[in-house]
Amino acid sequence: MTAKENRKKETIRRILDASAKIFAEVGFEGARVDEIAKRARVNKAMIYYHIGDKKALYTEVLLEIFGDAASRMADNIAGADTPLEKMKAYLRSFTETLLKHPHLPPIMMREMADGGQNLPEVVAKELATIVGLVHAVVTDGYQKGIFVKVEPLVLHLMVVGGVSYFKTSGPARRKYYEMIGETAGSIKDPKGLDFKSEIENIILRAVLKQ
Amino acid sequence: MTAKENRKKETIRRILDASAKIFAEVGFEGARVDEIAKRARVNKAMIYYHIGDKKALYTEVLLEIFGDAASRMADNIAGADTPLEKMKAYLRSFTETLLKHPHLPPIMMREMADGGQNLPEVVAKELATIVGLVHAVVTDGYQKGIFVKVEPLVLHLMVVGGVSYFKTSGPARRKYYEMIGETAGSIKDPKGLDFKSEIENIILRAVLKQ
Amino acid sequence: MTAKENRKKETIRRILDASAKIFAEVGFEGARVDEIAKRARVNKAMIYYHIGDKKALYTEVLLEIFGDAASRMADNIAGADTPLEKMKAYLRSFTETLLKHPHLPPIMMREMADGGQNLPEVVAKELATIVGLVHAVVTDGYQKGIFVKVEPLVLHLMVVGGVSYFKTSGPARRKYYEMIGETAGSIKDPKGLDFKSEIENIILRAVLKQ
Amino acid sequence: MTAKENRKKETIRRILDASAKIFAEVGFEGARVDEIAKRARVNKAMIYYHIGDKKALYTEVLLEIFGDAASRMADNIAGADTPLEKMKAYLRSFTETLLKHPHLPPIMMREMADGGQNLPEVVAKELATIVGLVHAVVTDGYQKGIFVKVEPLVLHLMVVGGVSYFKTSGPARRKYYEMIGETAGSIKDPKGLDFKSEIENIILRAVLKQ
DNA sequence: CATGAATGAGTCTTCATTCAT
DNA sequence: AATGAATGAAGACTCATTCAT
Repeated sequence: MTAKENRKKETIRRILDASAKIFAEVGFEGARVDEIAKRARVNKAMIYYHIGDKKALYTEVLLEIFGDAASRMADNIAGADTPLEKMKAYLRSFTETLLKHPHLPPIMMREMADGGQNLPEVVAKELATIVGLVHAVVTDGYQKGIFVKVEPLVLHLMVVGGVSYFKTSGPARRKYYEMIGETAGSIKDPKGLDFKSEIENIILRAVLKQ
Repeated sequence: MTAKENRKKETIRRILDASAKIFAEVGFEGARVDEIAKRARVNKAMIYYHIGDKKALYTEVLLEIFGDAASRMADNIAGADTPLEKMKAYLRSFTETLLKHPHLPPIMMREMADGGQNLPEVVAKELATIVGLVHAVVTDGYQKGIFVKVEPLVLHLMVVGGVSYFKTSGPARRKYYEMIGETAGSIKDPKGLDFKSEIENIILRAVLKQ
Repeated sequence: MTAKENRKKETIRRILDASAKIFAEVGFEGARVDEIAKRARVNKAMIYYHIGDKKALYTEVLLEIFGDAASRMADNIAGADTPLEKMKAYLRSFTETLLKHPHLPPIMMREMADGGQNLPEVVAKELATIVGLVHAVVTDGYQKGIFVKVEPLVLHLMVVGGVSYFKTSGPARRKYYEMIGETAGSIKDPKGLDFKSEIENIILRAVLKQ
Repeated sequence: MTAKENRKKETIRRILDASAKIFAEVGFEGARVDEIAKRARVNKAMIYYHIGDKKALYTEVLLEIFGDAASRMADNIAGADTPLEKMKAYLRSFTETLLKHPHLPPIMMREMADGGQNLPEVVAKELATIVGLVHAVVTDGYQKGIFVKVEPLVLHLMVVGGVSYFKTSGPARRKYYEMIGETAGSIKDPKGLDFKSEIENIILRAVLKQ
């Protein structure tokens, strides 16, 4: 029995992993159910049996990926004392999530580009909650006289946007220097670039009073 | 003759406009040639006659949209005297372009999500040139002792990302409060939010020394 | 399992049969995949699933039809003792093949008319082998002082050509007398015409010494 | 006026020449009206204006090509005295026609393969007349005790077929030795092969008594 | 649960033909 | 006569989804 259940879980795992990857690579419209089945080493009909149609599959992937992002972030923020630490916690927590789910940026970008039509409610709430968290951090810091007044939504979108573009623009940038030759300079990933701390520095400088 | 040429130009215009809109809405894979023809009020075969296949059409749209973005931006920056003014010129020029081409953000987001496979070389160069411009502005300001040291690529990606997400997240945000009710608060477009100056403030604060 | 396999085989069989017929009737360009599917009483997508695109289908048909023509002919010739018998064996074997595959003549004619662009290598070899066989038979007979010197390629092409035109010209000839009335005489298939022995007589008379 | 008429004639000439070539190369179904117009350096609509639709164009080409083949052949045969000379006249006249119209063999082959559906009546008559001529020659020779009894239709089809295959099989044969290497031997056009006299020899040997 | 075959509704693309000028 | 744009009806090929075993 347990063996059977394991097998089932394993099948579903493989399906979801393959789907996430493919949806990240080519988007919902570009994804082919056949290809997903093939990469998951699973019979195509099994996808329908275990999960449902292509859209259900996509939803499942979104749920998995976004999952409890907000609550983890909330925990991290709650664990910090000062506004500065809270802001850092937010930034790191966010980046961690993206590191753990490399498929997240392209999927979210396409989701936004689509107008979020396919965002399951749960995920939408998750995203909204995150903005709420940022809002709380920013407001707290402002009231304590540590932060300047900043629109949290804008700040957050710059962070999400910056990370998303950074994570996804790699191929395009690489393609560019292949096109152009080595001296491409500024566009190339600057050596040893620590994106995480760069973004942290920028945001903190923008937010901290004085 | 001129009548004929006019008709031709108009046909092509209608095709490109409809295409840009649809590609922006649903992406390359999601776009239907039939739908493009329909919305352009043009016989489908005319698309192939005047422009070529779907991919050629997409390329044409990209070229039109990205067109001379970099050179316009370069002009604007060159017209400014101080590093501060140059930075402002960059930020404004960029935002203007996006205002003029509302289709640009979703298209670029999807293009990045795709790994830039379909970016025509010209467009890739355009994008790279823009990063180069930012690099020049940042370096200049730093050498003149006005800016702190900032990685230009990161700064630019935060700007692009911020604008992109802001421009595209509208529906998702709206969907969210419909879901949740009016009190959604922070996620809602804060009243009278002037995104342009918000982002400018954040970037300038992050970049200016002291 | 076997039931499934049977069903599969039968589907493929129906596809190939219908294809051969249609390709013979209207040629590759004239053939419609829809029509093939319809006549094969098979869902169109099954053609792509089991065999591939139209060209692959065509190749498959050629392979089936030409198959092992040469080796069968070689066997028949090898089984004969004298040059005369060998020549007869060639002629009969050839005609048999055409009788078994009524689709062969039109397909080969069109293939030649096309410059053999689509001849799969295997088939080209098959055809060449046959010419080789004729060459051997003719040379053998000549060296044994039984045949006159004859160019084997020409002889073979007259046989192939004669049979091809005979097999395919039926409708045109019939059409002609319908047009003209019964007294058409010579063009009509002369009553009781035994084409096989007619051609054999002509060739043997042309080849045998004295 | 005459200048205008010349221009018209020239246009029609170019159309028909291009058509003949293309129909010969790729057949009726494979031919593209655009391509014909392009090769004829003529506006596509002019084809419809001067000649008519694709089928009319094809018919026109057939008429031109087959034209008065029979009557020329009849003249040539009438000019010969003995049955032997008449037979030679037939064979030569036939080959001449094919030399003059290199497009004839592939077109006729495809026409036969199609079941002669598109043969205009005039052309059908022309072809029938030719068989009639052969019939007359053979019968005459037989009655004069010079020829053996031979079925004229078969004889003719072997001639037509031999010439057709010889004329069209060039590419396929060449393709074959490229595939196989130089030693291809018998399939290769035997050096200095004089196809015309080879075929003449074969037929005469087959037909002449003793 | 698992498999491979089957289905039907698209989706892109081509092409003969016609129209307006 | 001549031109280039326009049209509509196919035609090849794909793909999400379902079925039978």
